[in-house]
Amino acid sequence: MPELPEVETSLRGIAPHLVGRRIARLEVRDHRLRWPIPADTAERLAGQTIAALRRRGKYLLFDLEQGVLLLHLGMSGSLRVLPATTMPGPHDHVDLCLEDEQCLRFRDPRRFGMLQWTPSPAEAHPLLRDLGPEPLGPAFSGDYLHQRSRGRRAPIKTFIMDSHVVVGVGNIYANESLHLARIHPNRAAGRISRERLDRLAGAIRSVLADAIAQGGTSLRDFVQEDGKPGYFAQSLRVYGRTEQPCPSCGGPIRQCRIGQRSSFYCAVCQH
DNA sequence: CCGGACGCCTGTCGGC
DNA sequence: TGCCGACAGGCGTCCG
Repeated sequence: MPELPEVETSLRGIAPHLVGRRIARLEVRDHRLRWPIPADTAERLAGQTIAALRRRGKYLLFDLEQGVLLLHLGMSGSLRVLPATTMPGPHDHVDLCLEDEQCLRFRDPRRFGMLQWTPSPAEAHPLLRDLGPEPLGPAFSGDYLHQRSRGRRAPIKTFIMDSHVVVGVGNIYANESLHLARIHPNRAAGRISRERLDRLAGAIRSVLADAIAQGGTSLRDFVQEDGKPGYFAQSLRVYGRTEQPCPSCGGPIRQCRIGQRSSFYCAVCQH
């Protein structure tokens, strides 16, 4: 579910409640996530002060006095800040309880998420080590995409959704960015000109920045830390809009499958 | 190395 | 109304 804008929205929402606070305890009601929560995680965290919160791709990083807590929301994860006494729901698997009796509650119905302590620097963790650049950072550009994509026959949509190429671009924002850049999602990545990849890099940055500004996209279960939805859904140009008119030309939005993921595009605008 | 398929889970929705 | 398959915002792994 959550792509970069939703993770960034979660980060901004929870940070004011967490940074500078001390962790009282970690309550794990279900450890069976994508990677099981290691048994010693709670004792690693207890008593530590949260120095800072960061994001790397779709991972949230909690900088502690000793080491870093990594959190990934998977497909269906969301975070809330609540009084620790609030009754947990069926999929509220973990509470990070603070000394002020507020807690960060992690809900994840599909259990594709991840929660793990790792020694510093977190960037050396196997799951973070080989990640591509941040799309909103200085290393990401049309030039970079051009250099990485030469000789690649995979569809451009699959290519930009590969976190080893660039982080944070999931199925919604890949579709949206390609429409904005007027590039067909099925075009071979290695056969797109430098000029058009400049346009794509700009489109990715612009779509992600807009989505962050609107608090992300809520399709079903994503909520911000205060329980409110994100409002980018009303800005979607193609995602989930099969047979509806293209916002640029009025032609029908087409749907197909690329790499086992639903893909949406305008056959008139995108080539 | 690359590209495509699969599996991990639960919930929801549409069709019959 | 009920059941059943398809599908859902991610991503590591495996295989050819």
